[in-house]
Amino acid sequence: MDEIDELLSIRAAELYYEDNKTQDEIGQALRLTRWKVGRLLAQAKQRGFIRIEILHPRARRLPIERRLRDERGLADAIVVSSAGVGSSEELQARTAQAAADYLTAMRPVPRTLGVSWGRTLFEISQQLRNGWAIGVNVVQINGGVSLNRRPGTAAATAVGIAQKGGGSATLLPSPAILERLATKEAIEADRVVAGVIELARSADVFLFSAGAADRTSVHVESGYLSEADVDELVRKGAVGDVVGRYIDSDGNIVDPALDARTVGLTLDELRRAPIGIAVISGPAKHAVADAVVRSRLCSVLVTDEATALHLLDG
Amino acid sequence: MDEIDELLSIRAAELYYEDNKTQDEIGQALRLTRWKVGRLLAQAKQRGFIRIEILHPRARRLPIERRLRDERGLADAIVVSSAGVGSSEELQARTAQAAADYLTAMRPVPRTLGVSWGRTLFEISQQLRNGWAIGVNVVQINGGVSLNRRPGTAAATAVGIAQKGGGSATLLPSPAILERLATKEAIEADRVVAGVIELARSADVFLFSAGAADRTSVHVESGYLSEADVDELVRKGAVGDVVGRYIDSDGNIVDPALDARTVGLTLDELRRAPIGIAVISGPAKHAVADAVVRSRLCSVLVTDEATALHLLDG
DNA sequence: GGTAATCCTGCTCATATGAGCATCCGGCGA
DNA sequence: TCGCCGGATGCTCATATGAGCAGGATTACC
Repeated sequence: MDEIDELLSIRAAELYYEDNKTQDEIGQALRLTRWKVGRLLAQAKQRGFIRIEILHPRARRLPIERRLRDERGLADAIVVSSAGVGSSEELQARTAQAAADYLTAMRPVPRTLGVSWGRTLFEISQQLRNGWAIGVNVVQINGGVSLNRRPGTAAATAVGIAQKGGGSATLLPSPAILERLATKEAIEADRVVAGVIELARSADVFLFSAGAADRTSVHVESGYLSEADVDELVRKGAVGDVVGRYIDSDGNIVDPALDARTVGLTLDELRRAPIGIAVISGPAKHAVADAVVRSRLCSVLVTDEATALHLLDG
Repeated sequence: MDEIDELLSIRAAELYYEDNKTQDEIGQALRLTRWKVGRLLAQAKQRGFIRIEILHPRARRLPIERRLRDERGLADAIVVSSAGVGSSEELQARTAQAAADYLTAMRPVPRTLGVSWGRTLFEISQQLRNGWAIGVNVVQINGGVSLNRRPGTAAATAVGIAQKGGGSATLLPSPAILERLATKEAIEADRVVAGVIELARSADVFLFSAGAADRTSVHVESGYLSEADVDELVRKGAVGDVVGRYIDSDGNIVDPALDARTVGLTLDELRRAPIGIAVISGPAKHAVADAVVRSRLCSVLVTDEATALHLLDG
């Protein structure tokens, strides 16, 4: 394409998209046939001179979703648009909104939903509308009830999701990570805890997020891990955690001893789930998102545009 | 429009613009009739959810051009897009390019073109292509030959425009501003100078830019004015200069004494021109652009998007 | 200079889209 | 309860657009 055609295609695009002229009118104005105008417009599109953006908090990026499904083997992918996003909080909110939308639209409606907890999950629970499901039972899939800085957000998350879905919540009454292996085994042997975990295993849908392996982690904030612990995990190759279990970029457990002291479903149990929905957004979580998808921890991914593009680049 | 329709219009827009589905297919997917889909898309457009941008250095903004013509009474307006612009140099280059394009496309081809000088004019002379006109005579309309920091740019501008247009240039051999009124009158009385000015008056098209009234002005750089002079002009209400003559926001001469010592066409002579093309871009020149348009110093304006919107806001 | 391959152009025809209009539905006053 | 009104809905029909194709121009190569 030479320069003259490039310029013509721009003039045509202006008249077509900004001035709402028909291709025929443009042809008359520029002394071209309408077919030529059509071809110029097609070329302008194809060469990327024309950008069409959908500016809305609920906008998604369907072509990227398709590529994620096809190239990364996901059962489903939801990618929210980053267009016009101001803060990372807004990105987080958009992603949580999209996750809530996805849950609401699920058919068949989930009967038993296993959930983790954290900032993302809490936001999802807030975005869900009353009546999003009819009688869904929510069960926590990992520990972490008491030690939160804002006590009760883990419980509030599960209960909120359940109430708005017209069902009840089953909490896992245990810390996330215990200091001694023996204590962890004792807790898991407890009849109530064992029952909850058993129920969790039977969930037909899991909903969880992932944390980045850095000092801002909720596990540090909650006091389950020290900053030095996290540094050590990173040194061993950790890129983040899923349901409290730290993984490397291939999705393998980084520190088996630590993992053995972590209460809740194991990653393999998560992998065997019929439907596992991971909700992961923000630049800090690119690496862990990649690990989650690569190691098939989820079958459905809800994320933002930048993270999705990162997954497709690799 | 309620929230459900808003969401549907976004989903429809995604399928239509990103996935290239037909409205009918979208209707099947979303369980709507194709007419409903059409209306949803129209609403999404109308409510501004859909933004179509043309990303190209030569892209223009036709709707803004139309408004400038209609609302500000210009014979013609060229507005270059600011989309994806990096530096103010790039904006300047785009505007100069657009001015060169406009000159090249002019019909009838100008026979005698009166030009001022400055950074913008020099850039236009560079952007013009060989053979942009057939035998155009270029004449300088204001003084300023010798005192430039880069000597000869004023001359190079006029000569370059003329040569590429297959014609010759007539330079105005005079400083821009003289220190004494008597000297200025003596120079204008000179046979050669008087002849050039007479020729300039007869030009069928004028091409000029405008300078901001600040210390970065070419008149300060060239030494015709001191920084203190400019400060004083600003104090008197100057917003910028056209062909070396400083005006206030209504287009009136700010300092008649200074103006009397300035060599070249007067503003009233400029206003009487059949076609006067002003090329003005950059945030620093919003005020002077407004003054130029308001006081009808030009009939054609070439500018950038931000400046154009500033003119329309007022 | 001749020939072939390639690209470009402008047609026919099928399809997609938008304008205008009759109809339907839900709310409201009599 | 009835009938009226305003807005939404889905039709008909005219128009706009895109795909495919045959002829013509242009270029590269011999």
